[in-house]
Amino acid sequence: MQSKQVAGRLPGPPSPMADDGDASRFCGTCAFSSACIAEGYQKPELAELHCLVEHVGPFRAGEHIFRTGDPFRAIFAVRGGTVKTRMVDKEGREQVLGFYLPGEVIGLNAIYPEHFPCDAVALDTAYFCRFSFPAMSALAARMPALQKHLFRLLSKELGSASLLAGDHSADERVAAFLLELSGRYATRGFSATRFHLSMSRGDIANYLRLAAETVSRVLTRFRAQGFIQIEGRELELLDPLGLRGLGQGLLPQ
Amino acid sequence: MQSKQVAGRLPGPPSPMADDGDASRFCGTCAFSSACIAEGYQKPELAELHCLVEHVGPFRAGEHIFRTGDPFRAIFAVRGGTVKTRMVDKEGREQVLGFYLPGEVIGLNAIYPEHFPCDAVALDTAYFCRFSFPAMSALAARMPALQKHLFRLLSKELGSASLLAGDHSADERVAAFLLELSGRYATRGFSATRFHLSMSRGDIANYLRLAAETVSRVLTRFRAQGFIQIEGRELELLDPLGLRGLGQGLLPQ
DNA sequence: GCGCCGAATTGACCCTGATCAAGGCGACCA
DNA sequence: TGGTCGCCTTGATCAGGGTCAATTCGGCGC
Repeated sequence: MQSKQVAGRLPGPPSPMADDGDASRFCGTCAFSSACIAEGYQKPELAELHCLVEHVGPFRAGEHIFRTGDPFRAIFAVRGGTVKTRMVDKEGREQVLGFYLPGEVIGLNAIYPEHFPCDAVALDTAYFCRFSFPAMSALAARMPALQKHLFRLLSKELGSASLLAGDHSADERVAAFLLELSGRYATRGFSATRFHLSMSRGDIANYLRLAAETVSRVLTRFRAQGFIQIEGRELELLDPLGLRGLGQGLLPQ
Repeated sequence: MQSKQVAGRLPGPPSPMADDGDASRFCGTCAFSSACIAEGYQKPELAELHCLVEHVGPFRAGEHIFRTGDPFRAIFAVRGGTVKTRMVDKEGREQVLGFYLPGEVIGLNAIYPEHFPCDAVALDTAYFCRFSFPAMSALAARMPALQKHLFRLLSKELGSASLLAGDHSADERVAAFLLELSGRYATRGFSATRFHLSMSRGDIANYLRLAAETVSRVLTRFRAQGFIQIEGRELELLDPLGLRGLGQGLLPQ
């Protein structure tokens, strides 16, 4: 949790942490810097981006990063740890909207209502970069690449929202969920085949709109069928292609 | 379909059409001009916005506005008529992602992948304003209000995507669907209690992840219970509050 | 060590909504 | 006028997954 990590697989520690960054290099896995660097922006622009960022955390498991109704002032990039977003209806039932890994951004759905429409809760010890949104918008007007990056971020999340839209069997849902997590870890440079599930079975079930018992049963069956190895929350994908066969139609490409 | 219509209820014709606009006033219900005017932009800026817009249509029911895989170059504001977006998986099964009414915008989910990830199909005779997206991005960098408006549009759609996320009963889904349509018609100045369903029962069912038979049964029951009056695709909400009671937890606020 | 508590697993039963099937209604057309 | 085709409705049956309940597991504090 303390040392810098570059792309590549993680041999040991299950809790990935994004590069901590420094004044000039910024966070290596930061959701924004990469886009800017790629576009050839130089120190002055990056410095401006760096000005409006604020490192916050740690948040302990169960702590809120923001709550439903809080006025929207900033978006948060996950620097380390995992977050779930959720809505709680007036009957007190929870609905998990998503899970966010290091390098991913939360709070985008608050731009329009100008208040957070959901809670964000840390699932383990979590750290963030906090970006003032008004400042970021202003900077985006002067940095086309940043504006483009924001548009892309928003559009990307639109796409993933429709992922869960289909009506699919419990097997398909769980398989697609595991593969999607795998892909997102891989994108950030972590192992695609071995990772830790930071969320409980109940959270997974809630997110997939299944009962916790069903998730448990499906995972047990997947293990029996040789698709995965799972012990508690430690997961290994033994046969990603087999899983992909199950999740067909739910995943893109 | 030929005359201009202002806010207020529709006595007769079931197919609402947004204000046609002219060179200086732009489309009255246009998804963008209102934001700009409200922010005090003057003719020159509006003229620029007007330059990058192109009126397209009519599209007949069943015709495609864009198809999955088409390169992304523009977004479309519905000027008149109704559209559904849908994905078709490799087994040929259709998944309806959403319905779009006059004043609403389609294509935002294509920004990130740079290709349209879904089809857009006209449900009745439909007209659009086509906005070149590169041109619009460039203009947004010089017009903060336009940039903000785009951010808000994207964020708003994120919110509505999570609306369907919950697992709810068939009754809740159908009730929430009718109320949501009602609210969107009301926002655009049409009647909130009487409107025409441009989409088939099958499309509604697919969107709500139910069987067409279930939708039919629920609507029949809602009529028997006095919540609605429905004949074919002509709908009247007799007891919106009663429906809201059913849709509780699914709808915001 | 013991005991507690929440998470996870496993089993038994049941309900909602899907599926299959038949029939009605309206639009369109020759 | 009759015929065809799609869409919608209604009925009968069935199964996937929810619910309830009991048990086990693992972590933590004392």
